[in-house]
Amino acid sequence: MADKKKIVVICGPTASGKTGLALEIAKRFDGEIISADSMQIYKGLDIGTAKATRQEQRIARHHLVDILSPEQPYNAQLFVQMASRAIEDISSRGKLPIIAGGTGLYIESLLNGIKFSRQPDNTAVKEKIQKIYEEKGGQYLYSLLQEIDPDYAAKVHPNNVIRVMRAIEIYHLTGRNMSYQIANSRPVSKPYDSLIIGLGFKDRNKLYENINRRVDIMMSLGILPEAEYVYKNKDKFKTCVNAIGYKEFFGYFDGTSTLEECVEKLKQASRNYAKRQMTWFNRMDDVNWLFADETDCRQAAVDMVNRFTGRCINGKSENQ
RNA sequence: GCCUCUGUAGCUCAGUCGGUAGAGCAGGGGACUGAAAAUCCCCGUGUCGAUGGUUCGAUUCCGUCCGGAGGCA
Repeated sequence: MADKKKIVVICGPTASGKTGLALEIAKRFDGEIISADSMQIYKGLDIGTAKATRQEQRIARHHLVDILSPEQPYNAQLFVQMASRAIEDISSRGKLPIIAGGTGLYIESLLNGIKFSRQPDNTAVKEKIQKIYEEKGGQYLYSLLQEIDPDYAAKVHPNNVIRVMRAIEIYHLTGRNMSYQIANSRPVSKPYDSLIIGLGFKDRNKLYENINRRVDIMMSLGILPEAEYVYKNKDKFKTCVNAIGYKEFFGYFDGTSTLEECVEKLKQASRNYAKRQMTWFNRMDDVNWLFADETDCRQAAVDMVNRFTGRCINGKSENQ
C-alpha cells in the first residue's frame, strides 16, 4: 500500500465541470492532467470534444490529448497502457497525476489494473464475424457464443450484437473465452492509491441546462467545420465518427435535415449520454460525490485532495 | 358566414366495426473487460378537447360548444 502511486481521479458526466476542476487541482497541487476520454485523444477535433483550450493547457501539462490522428483506432487497452506510463512519468517527476474524463470503461479499467490479453491484429477476424452476422443474423451468432462461453452468454443480451461479436472474436484470437479473460485480468489488489472525485447534480435538469448551453457555445466557436471534416472522412475515421458532436450534423451535410434539427439532435444525444455516464459512475466503488448545483465544488475538492495528499502546496485553504 | 378535416401519454401519431387504449421519441432505472461519445435491457392510467343525448355501457355514434388547420365566399 505504501509504495502505491497516488492519483486523483475526476469523473462525471459531460458538461459537469471536470476540465475546470482538474485545472484547479493541478494548479494547487502541482499536478498534470491525464485525459480519460476516448475522443479528446484525436488531433483536430477540439470544439466538439470539449477539449481544454490552448491557454488552459498551458496552466498544466496535459497527457493523452492530441496524440492520435482521427483515422487511428483508440481503445481501452491503449488507454490503460498509455495512462499507466503517464502516471509513472508524472510521479517520477514528483508531480501529482490527475485523471480527468468521462469514459467509464477506461477509468475503471485503469483503476482496476485490468490486464488485457495479448491480441494480434484483429481486423480479419472482425470482418469474418461481421460477415457471419450479416448472413445468418444475431440469433445465430448468439448461439455460437453459447457454445463457446455459456457463462458469458448468460450475461449478455442476444440483441447486444457488438458484445456478442467481441466475445466470439476474443475466443478466436486468444483461444480463451471471455469468461476466462475476465477472471484472469484483475490483479489481486488495485494498482494505485486513488482519490476518486465524482461531479454530480442533485437536480438533473441543471445538468441538462448546462449541456444545452454548451452546445450553443460550441456552435458559436465553430463546431461545424470540424463536423464537416469528420463527415467527409467518415469512412476513414472509424473510432471518432462515433463522437457526439459530429455525426449529429451528417443530416445537415446530406441535405436531409436542417441545421436547427441537427443542433437539437446534438443536445439530445449529449443529454442521453450524460445519463449513461451517471449510471456508470454511480455504480463505481469509492466515488466521493460533489454536487455541482449545490456546493462549492472547487473548495470541497481542494480540501479532499489536501487530506489525500497530506500536503498543501499553495499554502492555506481559501476560507481563512 | 358556409363547407371539409382535426383535437388520444411531455411530443409525433396509431387504434377501439360501442365493452375506458398503444407505438416511436422524450423521461426514469439498469448493464458494461481491447468500437464505450459505442452497444444493449427494463419501465406506458392518460378527465381519449368540453358538455348534453342514444345505449346496460361512449374515447368510439349523434347534437352543441370551445381550440387548431385548410377550402369557398
